[in-house]
Amino acid sequence: MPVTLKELAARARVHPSTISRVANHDPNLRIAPPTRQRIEELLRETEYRPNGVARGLKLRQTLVLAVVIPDVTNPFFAALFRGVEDAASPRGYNVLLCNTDGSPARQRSHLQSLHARRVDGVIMASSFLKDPTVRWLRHQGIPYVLVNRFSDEGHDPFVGSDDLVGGRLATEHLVTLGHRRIGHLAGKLTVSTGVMRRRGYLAALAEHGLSADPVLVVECGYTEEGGARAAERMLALADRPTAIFAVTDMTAVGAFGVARRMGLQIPEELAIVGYNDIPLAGRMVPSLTTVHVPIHEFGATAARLLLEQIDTGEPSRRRVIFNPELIVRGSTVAGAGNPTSPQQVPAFATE
Amino acid sequence: MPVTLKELAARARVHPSTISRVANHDPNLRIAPPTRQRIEELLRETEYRPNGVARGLKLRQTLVLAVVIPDVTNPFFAALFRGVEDAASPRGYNVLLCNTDGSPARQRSHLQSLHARRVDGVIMASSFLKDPTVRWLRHQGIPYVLVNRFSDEGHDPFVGSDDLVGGRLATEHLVTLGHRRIGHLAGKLTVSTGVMRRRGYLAALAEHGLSADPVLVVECGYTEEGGARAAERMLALADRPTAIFAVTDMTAVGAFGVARRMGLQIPEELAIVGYNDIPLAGRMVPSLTTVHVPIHEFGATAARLLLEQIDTGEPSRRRVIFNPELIVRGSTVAGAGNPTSPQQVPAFATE
DNA sequence: TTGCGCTGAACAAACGATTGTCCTATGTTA
DNA sequence: TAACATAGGACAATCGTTTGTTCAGCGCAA
Repeated sequence: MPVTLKELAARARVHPSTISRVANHDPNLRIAPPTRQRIEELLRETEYRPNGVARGLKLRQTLVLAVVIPDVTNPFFAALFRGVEDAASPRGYNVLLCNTDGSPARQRSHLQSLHARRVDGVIMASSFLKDPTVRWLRHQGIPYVLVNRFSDEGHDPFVGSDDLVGGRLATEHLVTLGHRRIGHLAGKLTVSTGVMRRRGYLAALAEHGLSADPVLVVECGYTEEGGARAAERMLALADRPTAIFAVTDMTAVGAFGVARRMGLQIPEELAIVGYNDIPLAGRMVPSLTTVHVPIHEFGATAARLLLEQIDTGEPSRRRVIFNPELIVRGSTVAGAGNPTSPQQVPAFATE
Repeated sequence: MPVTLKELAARARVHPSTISRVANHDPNLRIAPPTRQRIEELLRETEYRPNGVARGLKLRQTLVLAVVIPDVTNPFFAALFRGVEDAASPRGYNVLLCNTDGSPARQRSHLQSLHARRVDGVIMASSFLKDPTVRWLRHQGIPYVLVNRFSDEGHDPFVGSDDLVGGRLATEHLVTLGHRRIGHLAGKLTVSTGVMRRRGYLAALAEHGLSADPVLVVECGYTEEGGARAAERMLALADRPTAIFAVTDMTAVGAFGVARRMGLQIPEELAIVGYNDIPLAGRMVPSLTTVHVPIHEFGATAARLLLEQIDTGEPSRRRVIFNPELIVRGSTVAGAGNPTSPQQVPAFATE
């Protein structure tokens, strides 16, 4: 339905190639001024836009990126996506969003589809350690960047935070507050964030001469419900912890709910620390102490790394690691960082 | 880099068209069994997948849809998107996500880009009343469905809730609780949800013989911050309202924050009702009374309507309107629907 | 022997754009 | 006046598929 080069060529009584060159502002095009005017007029009046599909076929670039994440209804990934789009959109790219729900099968099927579509690059925040789909991406020569979670031995282009430091930061904070029995709602050992944050937790305990009790580390996945279930088990212990470090804010939220149901006062009877600092963290009551990472920046940086690879045509191995930062709020220190204090509001409004 | 028909043809010593027909399981293809085997073997071993771009050019369909929304970090739109993807993905579609931040300019530029890419259809949850971009979509013959917000005189395919009923429901609830001064954090008059929910609010007041005080209707947009600012103004009134109906949950959250800062007890000194029932609503403390709408279903239904148009090749005028449902929680009735009560949890976990 | 009907493929024309090369009038120079 | 530039475009191949049409060979019947 939209106008094509051929039609315009017929109307302007020139060859399609001439129209194409005028439309693309070919710098070394020699053309008679009247002809150029005639064509430009035509282009304007018909609002000609080259067919992106045909263009993609010829030029071998689609101007489409894809973001592969577990679930966009998780605020962390929503913010991440915005970062990607905000960085890619000004460069003329559109962005596909693929939710995997953490299923390797869905992930693989999405990637196959993306490859068939010839997307120019993929940003993946859904990878496992030793992820075959990552290897596959590399093998297919598809430009990609991993975000938040890394894979393999760290040989992929990556954007994220130093999860070991972050885990240690969170745990040290609890130790400093005097807690001696500190539980960990842990991520999966198949995911880098799970491994590293757990390692940070263990390191902090060791450094402060605390022994790590295995029953205080419960794997919980990354959902609110998983966090709730794990917290239930942990808080049912006779010798239950006085503090919990949760691998993400969402799992911390799950623990919050359980503590509330059990009638435990936060932070007096149970202190909780999350990770990521999603907007919700600041709105909990009490507000959630957490490890802040620049989520939007993760996405934007990943997009830049990806575009850089696409521009140069060379795969990259650059890794951008942000320093995590502890944000102390009411879930560990009574009265701290309450949403009551106005100066805290902008911090979340900017997300 | 990936294998093409031509290459396969050379290897199998047949014409590319033959490979194509075998790969596509052409039902009325007559072929010698050994030849077929040879080709199928080759297809398998090379993992041949047709180039989607070339296919798109030839077949005039890209198997790509686009979702245009204000902002995916708003949980409402994130859930909406999941609905779309969950319905479209099994049919082989991938989905582009475009955030407009409510800017008509960004919206227009996104749609132009989508058109140039020849996406098969557009789902738009970002339209205004009398939206030129909607007219443009129609004029270009691009299949589209509006979600949540409608445009024009209701002649577009649309999925949403009955906002007038919803607005009335919310307001009547407050009236029934005995409130006489009820404020409204109102949506914009350029957006259908703003108009209709406001109209529902006014209707409910009128039906119960309450006069509508103009100072109690403050426009606030759809962000948390807008809600906060509007609530500040409204609660600063000498004769301030005892209850507020907010046009969306996010604006209600803004009002929550303000009330908390002013030291107002919810619901005793100020009752608040939101709209949409995003997961956050059930997690507030106290939990937020709101008007529930099936967000995920909005997206899934919109996708189905869109695919239907694409399949038949005919523009549709179908409108699917869901009945909104009042969910009474702690922000209007002390102790009601607290997250403390376990039975409420699944309602949000399913989002 | 001629002709007909099948089978099993090859041929070729699109889809719409991009881009290196070639062609034809002019006008210029020797 | 013949040779030669140069300007101004036309030509054509190509990207990878899809699909209507054609075609060669073979078996069989008249």
